[in-house]
Amino acid sequence: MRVGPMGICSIRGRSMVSQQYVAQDFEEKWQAKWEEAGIYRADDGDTTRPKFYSLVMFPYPSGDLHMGHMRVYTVSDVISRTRRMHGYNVLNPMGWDAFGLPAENAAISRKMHPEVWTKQNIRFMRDEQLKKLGTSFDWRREVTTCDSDYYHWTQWLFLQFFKHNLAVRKEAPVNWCPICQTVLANEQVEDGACWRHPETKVEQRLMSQWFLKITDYADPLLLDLDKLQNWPSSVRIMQQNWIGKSEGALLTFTVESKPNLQITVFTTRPDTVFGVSYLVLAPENPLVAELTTDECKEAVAKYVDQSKHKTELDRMTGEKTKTGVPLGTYVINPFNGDVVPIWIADYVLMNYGTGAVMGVPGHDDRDFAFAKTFNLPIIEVISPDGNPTGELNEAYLEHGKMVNSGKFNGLDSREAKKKFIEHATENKLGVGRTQFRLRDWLISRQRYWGCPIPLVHCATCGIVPIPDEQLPVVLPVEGIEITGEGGSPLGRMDSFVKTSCPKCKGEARRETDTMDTFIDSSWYFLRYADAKNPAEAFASSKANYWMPVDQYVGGVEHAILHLLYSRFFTKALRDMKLVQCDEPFTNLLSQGMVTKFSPSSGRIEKMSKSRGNVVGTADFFKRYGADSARLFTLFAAPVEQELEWNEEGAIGQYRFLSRVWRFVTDLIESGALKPDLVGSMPAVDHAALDEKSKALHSLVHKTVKAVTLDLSQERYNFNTAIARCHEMVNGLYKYLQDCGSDNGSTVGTEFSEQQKALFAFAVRNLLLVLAPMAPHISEELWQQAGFAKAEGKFIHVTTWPTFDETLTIDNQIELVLQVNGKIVSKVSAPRGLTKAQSEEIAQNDPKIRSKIDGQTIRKLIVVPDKLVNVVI
RNA sequence: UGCACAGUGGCUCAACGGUAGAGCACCCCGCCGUUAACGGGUUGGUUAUAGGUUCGAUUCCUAUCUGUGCAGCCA
Repeated sequence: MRVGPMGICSIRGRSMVSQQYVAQDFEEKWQAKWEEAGIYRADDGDTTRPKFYSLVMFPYPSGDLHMGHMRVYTVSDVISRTRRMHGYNVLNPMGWDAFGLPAENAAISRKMHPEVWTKQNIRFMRDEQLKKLGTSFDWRREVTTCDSDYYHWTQWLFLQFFKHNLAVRKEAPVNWCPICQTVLANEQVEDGACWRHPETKVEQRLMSQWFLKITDYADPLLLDLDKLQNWPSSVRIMQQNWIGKSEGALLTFTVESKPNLQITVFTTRPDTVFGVSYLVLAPENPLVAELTTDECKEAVAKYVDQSKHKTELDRMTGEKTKTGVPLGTYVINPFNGDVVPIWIADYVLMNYGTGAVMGVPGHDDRDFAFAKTFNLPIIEVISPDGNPTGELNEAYLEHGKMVNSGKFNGLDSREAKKKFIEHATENKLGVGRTQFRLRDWLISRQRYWGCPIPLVHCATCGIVPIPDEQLPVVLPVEGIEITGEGGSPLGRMDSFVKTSCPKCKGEARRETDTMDTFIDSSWYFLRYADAKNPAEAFASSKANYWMPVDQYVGGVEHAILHLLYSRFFTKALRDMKLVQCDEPFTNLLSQGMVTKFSPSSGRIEKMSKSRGNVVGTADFFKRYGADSARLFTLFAAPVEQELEWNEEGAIGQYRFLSRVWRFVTDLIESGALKPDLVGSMPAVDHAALDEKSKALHSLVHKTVKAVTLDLSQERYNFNTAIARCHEMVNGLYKYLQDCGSDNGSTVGTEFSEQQKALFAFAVRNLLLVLAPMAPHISEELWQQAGFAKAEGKFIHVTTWPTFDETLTIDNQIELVLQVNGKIVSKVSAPRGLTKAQSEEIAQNDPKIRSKIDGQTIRKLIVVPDKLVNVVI
């Protein structure tokens, strides 16, 4: 049985009228009042306060957020609220990454239009979930990427890329399902088969597609990682690896039987060219047909066909044993005249380098494995000491001295690398070359629920952009048929496809591809700065005021693609003079995922619907309140780490808040704190307090200091911040006990005016430091205790409390006495002793004396106010 | 296989190279017209292992082991 919010409270053994902490009674009330008062609105261009742009990765509106999702919004909200209280003009916006495949799938399975499904999810997630968590978003700036007033500008930006030659059309392989007659995304390919037809193998097909030339920015994207010192190093390293810059050379080999035919390879190790014992081409390399002899034709054709049916994923994750076939032709090594065979093998990729590789088994693992499999010669050209070791049991990958390399023998291999490139350049055998692993960004999707690419194909004018004044190209809502089969739904819609050329007015066809949804999310942070602008994507003045984002919070799963694309967009837009900053996100926080025991697998796994281990928000909010949920997600683990959800721990935070609640309401109840008079209470006079009160007063200052530091951008130690609040509340209850209260309540105990002032001071500061993390209970108690009336403000726009540094330092310290680094004794001493005084205490300490036992002291090490180490 | 991060009381986490501490749980005492209870208190650690640097190492270095994440033959 639950005792109601207002009733005769006997459950605590005291017969008095008191309130129990029931979060539901007031959480929604405050959410409504905050919104009505507009306290979370950001002011464009305010120069009286410093700006702070706090951003959290916007969600895909999948329909239902669970507690796992809530972690990231809680973290970002605490950061925003803290900055607001520190006097910043905070921009904390939210929106929806609303285009994407799940909406189309819902359309297929539920016969529901993607837009209807999406809009309904957005409404639920916004009103029933995010708002009820107590987030402090400025909803006036809400953006939804599938709305035409947003994708209008996605299209406009695409055309800017097009006009600057950063959007180009190229042939590229796609996953093609012959039954559905459509292109599949990588995640729709399961075990090499279509997700809807497990019996049908997916084929690789070449199609003409749109790309953004992110490779044009490979170097700046790599170099500027150095500017992102406040990103997790793991993310920087992942991006660095993804961009994958390699310095090396292009070397040209001439085909023995066809002297006018040459094969160029890329290598990072031109120094090993004397060790080449074969050449390998990718199976797709166009030279293959020309270089295959009649005897080898059959075997080669078979091999090429096999690899066509392997998707790129298969080729990369497949077994490591090397396969391949010889073409029957040979090339001449331009450095030493050796004649070596040409092979094809699928470990060579067509879309990296030149699609051809020189095989150096002695100094490359993969080549070594290949040579072993097919009995090709292994030539040693580098040895650790300059003496050939003879037989190699594995590839030698280190640097060393050149051997078996003609006039280069004896050189250090690093030096040789330069010499080989020089030699190649002078003799026109090759050239130095920097290669990136990063590839251009394929943005074409043969899908309906995405942003249409605003171009037309005209028989006379070619590819023509839609003029600005005709944007947006609206995604048709009526008459669309989504079945998942037969290619792009837009392509089957004559009313969409048939149009006239903007240039010659002749007949033309619209482009029917839509854009990768990563494009929508590559600029949304700029739109927030000017979200409702009907005339342009964003006013540069507003973007330049808010950008860059001061704190971005999101999951590590976006460590590479989303963040890299956004960086690319920002740099490209900077070069188009649309923004000034060259990096969008100066600080990045990657929060860990939320896990929970999953009964189906018996393991602790990421919280997700499919695993059946989700904790819903509505149920939890109803029982314990949003504040308890927030506190638990902040407290249970450091923010970057994985967090295991457990109901007990969450309830623990509810108990903590109950303790806060009871303390404050009892204080009011007992008359020790009078809400009407709280504004005119005397300041706490530290000197006039007794020892226990002094300690409590210090505890308040220590807590404010600790929480201030823990919530700062340098730390973000939310878990320890909450632990400090726990400690302070424990201290308050302990103090009551010391004052003679036997039930942890101020009711029934007399207090002096000084003590009452101290309580008011303690409560005020506690509520303030708790406010960013537990916004509802802080506001409710702030109002109940009369602070709101006295100071005329909501707690969330009240200035963050300060602390007196001198009160956070104890006057009496414990001096640790060591002999040879081992603790022998601890003595209490006043703070601020001189070195000599400390040494004297140590030397006169009986325990130390007996330990020294007449031996000579070799050294005395003093750490002021901490310890003395006697070395004998 | 490579790269990254992490191994500290039962659990989750702290500790500028200087006393290994919190919170929760357990246990004990008290309160009670006990039932989302409440107040107080006591336990509890060779800091994964082995070396090294240092007056002094949880902290720095090296190696090993274990776990997690990311990558995936990028020449």
